[in-house]
Order: sequence, then structure tokens, then C-alpha cells
Amino acid sequence: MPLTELEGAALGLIWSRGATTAYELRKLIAESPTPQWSASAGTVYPLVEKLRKGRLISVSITEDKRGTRHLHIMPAGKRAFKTWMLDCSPAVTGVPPDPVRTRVRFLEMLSSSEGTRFLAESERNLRSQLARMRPRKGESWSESLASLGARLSQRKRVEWIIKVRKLGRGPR
Amino acid sequence: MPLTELEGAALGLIWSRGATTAYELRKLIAESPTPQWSASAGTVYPLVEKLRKGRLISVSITEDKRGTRHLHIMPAGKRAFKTWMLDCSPAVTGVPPDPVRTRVRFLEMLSSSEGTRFLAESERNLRSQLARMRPRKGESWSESLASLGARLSQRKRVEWIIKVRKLGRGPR
DNA sequence: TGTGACATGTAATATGTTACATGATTGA
DNA sequence: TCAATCATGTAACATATTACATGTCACA
Repeated sequence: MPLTELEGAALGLIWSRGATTAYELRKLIAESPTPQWSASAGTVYPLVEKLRKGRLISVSITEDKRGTRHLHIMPAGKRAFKTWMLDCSPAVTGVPPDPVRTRVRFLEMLSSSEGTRFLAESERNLRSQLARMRPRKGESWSESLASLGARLSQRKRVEWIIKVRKLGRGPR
Repeated sequence: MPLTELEGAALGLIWSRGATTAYELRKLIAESPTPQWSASAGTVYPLVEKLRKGRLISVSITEDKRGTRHLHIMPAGKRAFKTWMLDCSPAVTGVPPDPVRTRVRFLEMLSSSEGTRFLAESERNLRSQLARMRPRKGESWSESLASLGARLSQRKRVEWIIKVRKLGRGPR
């Protein structure tokens, strides 16, 4: 069966970094520009176990008392990862959901003053999120392309909400 | 407790359309520009039941044999909806996840020819999704603002993937 | 009379979150 | 020695999907 987004990303991280721990995986995922992905312990550890059971990764345990578990990608894991990468289904290429967009869809349900306040707050928060999204040093080539994409996307959301504010002044 | 995205959207739809059936709700959600939202029967019917139990909506049953259940928003539902609308938490205003972006993050894991193929396929599919997103007639004012946002966002994804293709030719 | 749209629901499963629980290692 | 970080996990719960199951109504 196909990999989920998180499984694909986890496999990619394990592959690109060589020996990784589940703990590191969590932090890497949390650092990603998308704040929706929290990758809590309750997600990552069962996920790692599932990948291991499916023989997509192997686990080596250190000899010391702590017994840190390092994850390694296996041949089947590489194949599964590539299949996931090359998947261009509508779920991948279709417009991603946007909670602000969903709310704007119902803008007309608010009173004029509520709507104005909502749009002002939204613009402010979209902007402050954007400001936080600086490219990090040490980013690899493809990481920087991805984080560029995240910034462009967020900038477009800001431009759009400004347009909404302008258009909103008309029909109300 | 706060409403989920689907609950908020469902309440908004029930409010804006007056008497609605769960079945209509499903279709409306499926028609939305975001293909991720399927709102299957297994989602919508339990969700409607939950809203009813929480006294956010009421249900009226027709007298005929079919007994169609029409949904109506209640005062507590209106309050919950407005609270949901005005929520500007990072989960709402942060960059939404984008599966193509996630994959581009791992572009360097592909061979040169695989990468080229991936990017070409992605651009083609992003474009064909965009082409499908025409504004529908009969859209309300705020619906058209939302669908404009969806198109702008998708267009930006296309522009970005083109940039990735150009930049990608350099370091490889 | 039969087909397609209308209409409602359940069961099994998948996926992910929050909160809890534990212990090792490092450096001030 | 104490605090922060490293490190692994479980339990209860929430949310959503797929597939299945059932029945009505309009109309050709």
C-alpha cells in the first residue's frame, strides 16, 4: 500500500541523513515550515515501528546503557520512497486546503465590523507568520527550493487577503 | 471545545442555506475547490449527529415516508461558528501543507533524469488542476473571493515549480 | 419497471493528537 | 547536583476514510 505524507517524508529524512533516531526525526519534522505538522511522539514512534515491520527500514541499537535506536533505510524503503515521490495524484497536485480561505468563504456571514476585524487580524497574522519564515543557514539545495516555495505561497496569501479587503469594501 | 475545520464549514453552510440536509452538505463540500476534502458519509453523518447533540443545530424531519432530515442552525451554533471564524491561531494562518513542496524537499534524492521527470509531471498536473478551477456561476460574493484565492494559490504553485525547474538545471 | 439521484447510516480501519510515564547523558 | 536535552514509549481519545448496507423518489 502507498505511503502517507508523513511516512514518505520520514523515509526521505532517514535516507538523506544516514543513521537517524526517531527523536531527531521528530525535531526535523517540527522545524519544517509547515506548522500543521507536529509529529508528536505518539505519531513518530508507531510510524517508525510500522516502517520497520514493513522492512522499509532497519534499526541498529547502540551497545551502551541507553541503547539509542538508529534508523537505516533498506532497499525496499528506497523503492517505496521513489514511488511516493513520483505520485502525482490529485491529492498531491490539487490545491492544498487553506483555513483562511475556508473562513473567507463565509465572510458574508459576519457583520460589516466583524468582517473588517477578521480581515485585519488575518492579514496581521499571515504577515507575522511570513516574517518568521527566513531561509535557514545550512539548508541543502532542495531544502532551499522547498522553503522558497513555502515563502512564495505565504506571500501570495498575504497579497490575496489584501485584495479581499479592497474588494470587500465595495459590496458591503 | 473549539470546532474543527469541517465542523466550522458545515455550520457555515447550514447557516447560510437555511434548511439543509446532510446529503447536500456532502455534495457542497465535495464541490469545494480543495480535492482533499471528500466528506464521505462516514464523516458527515456522525459530524451532524455531534453538532445536534451539542445543540449547535436542530433537526426537523419531514412527515413523508422518506423522513428527510433538515438541519437548522441554533443560537449556540451561531456563536460557535463566529468563534471559529475569528480564530487566528498559527494552525489557521501558518503556511498550509503542500504535498508537492514536501516532495521537492527531497528532490536531491532522485537521479537527474528522475528529477526532471518528476518536475515535468508535477508541472503538468498542477496546470491541469488549475485549468479545472474556473469560477462557477451563481457563486456568492464571498464564495468568489475564496475561489479566487484558490486559483491564485494554485497559479503560484505553477510559477514556483517552473522556477524550481530552472534553478534545478544549475547544480546538477 | 427500472435506473439514477436522493437520502441515511454503520463497521472496520487508519491516522494522528494529547498527555502521561520513564530513564540516560551532558554540561554549568 | 541539578537542569536541560536526549531518547523511547504507551493509553485514551479524536478524526476521517473506505466499504458496505438500506431504502425512497422522480421520471423515462
